[in-house]
Amino acid sequence: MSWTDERVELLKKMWGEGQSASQIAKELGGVTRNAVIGKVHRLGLSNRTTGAAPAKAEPKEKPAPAPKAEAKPKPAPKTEPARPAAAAPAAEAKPATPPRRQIIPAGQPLPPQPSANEISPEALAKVNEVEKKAKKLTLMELTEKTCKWPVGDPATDDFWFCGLPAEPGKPYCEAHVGVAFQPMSSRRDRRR
DNA sequence: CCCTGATTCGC
DNA sequence: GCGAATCAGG
Repeated sequence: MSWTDERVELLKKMWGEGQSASQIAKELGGVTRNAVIGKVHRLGLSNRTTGAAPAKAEPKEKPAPAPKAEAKPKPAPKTEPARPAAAAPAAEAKPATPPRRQIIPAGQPLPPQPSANEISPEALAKVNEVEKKAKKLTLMELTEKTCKWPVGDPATDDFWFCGLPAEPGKPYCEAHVGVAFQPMSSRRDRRR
């Protein structure tokens, strides 16, 4: 594969969006993340403020203009699985966050709310515990190895993803897998 | 161990 | 110019 105009453009775009080199490489196909990084450097666009790689680069002033328009185009990962409803009541301990933003949920989000009904009380309790030590990641911080269980109201500041180590092959951590995948037998005796 | 970006250097 | 190997931080 070679760096055609289109490919370079996509590279620039994604890099600009903060995508990681590996993600870009994966998207482009036929190249490794090293190739992407190499290209990025050759193109002159390099430093970003990404999670892991301050390296030994000297400290540089970066006004970082970044004119952000108030748009909310959810660039959700393609691998986004079906979203479970924000589960448990989430016993809020609230360490120190008094200035809470009172954003009125526009209309009525939270569509699929199949009701966190007949789930093992134990599983729920477990989830509540887990959510206290959750890593509270943002959408962009999720990977295929982090629990993607959403907590809270997406229309509020109080929204995050679990982020704990996900079970291999599953989108959630152990605790959340527990409430996400209910055996038929469990919801069986629903007396209709 | 997983991930990240940075750099080097033979091609 | 390219990118694998390597390095280095999280």
